[in-house]
Amino acid sequence: MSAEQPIYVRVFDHICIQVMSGNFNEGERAPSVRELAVNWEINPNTVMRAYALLAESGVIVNRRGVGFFIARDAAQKALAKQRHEFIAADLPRFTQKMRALGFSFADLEKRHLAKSKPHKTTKK
Amino acid sequence: MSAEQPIYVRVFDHICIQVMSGNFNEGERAPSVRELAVNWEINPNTVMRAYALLAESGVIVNRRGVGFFIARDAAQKALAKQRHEFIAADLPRFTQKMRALGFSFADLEKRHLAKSKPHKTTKK
DNA sequence: TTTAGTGTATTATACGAATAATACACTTGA
DNA sequence: TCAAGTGTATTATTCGTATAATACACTAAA
Repeated sequence: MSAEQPIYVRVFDHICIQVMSGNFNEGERAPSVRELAVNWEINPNTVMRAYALLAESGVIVNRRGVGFFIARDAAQKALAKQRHEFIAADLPRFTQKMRALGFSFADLEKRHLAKSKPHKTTKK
Repeated sequence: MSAEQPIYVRVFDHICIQVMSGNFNEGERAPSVRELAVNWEINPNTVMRAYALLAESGVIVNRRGVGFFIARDAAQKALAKQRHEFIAADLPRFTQKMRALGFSFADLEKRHLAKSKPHKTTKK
């Protein structure tokens, strides 16, 4: 029952997916913190950690004492936030290392294509 | 006196740089574990951790009870190992996330260029 | 064969991240 | 106004990683 990613990240992703695939729509309530905690057999605080991220991303909105609700344009917001963070955080780190090792984006793309499309010389 | 990276990684990088810049040459002794530990004011085990990585990468070679020595083609090996790991580990993770967020390598390159070469519209 | 150098194994400590236990506080409707 | 729902704050536990303390073991040369 262990996992690659922390539980709160999985909860975050789970909700994002629900929103992006249209299972949860603008204005609807999100599952309550406690409900989700019971279903996933985890602590409410762990759910809260995910919900805090989701709220920060503008995907859900809180109404004190009532619950969380799916925000306006939640899907776009979720995507926009994640894209922004990717560009601001992941990309520079990756690029720096890439250059230090003498690769270019073009090199990497070639390698990537080569892997996904093995050609004739790859025989057993 | 804190730092971004763990000490053992910094030691690893330090030695790699020495080797790649030709300050340490094939067959020469590497600084002894204890000597380095004293100079850096750290524990011998922390140096060992770096040296274990270096040995695994084929940059240095151990002679029991005697010390570590710069390996044959150490510079190339160091680079080759790091490039290989980058391709095998960093690249797939990065690529997967990139695609999930709807970016291509070409997109990223554009963004990167845009950042490093700001044009006229960027005024104060 | 002893000594001074070397690396190495074992065990302990420090610290941060993830998660949980538990108690608290807000909102709404009967 | 109180009960049953909601989120939230505080504190504790667990666990892995980095690092250190310390004792052990190999090698070479005097």
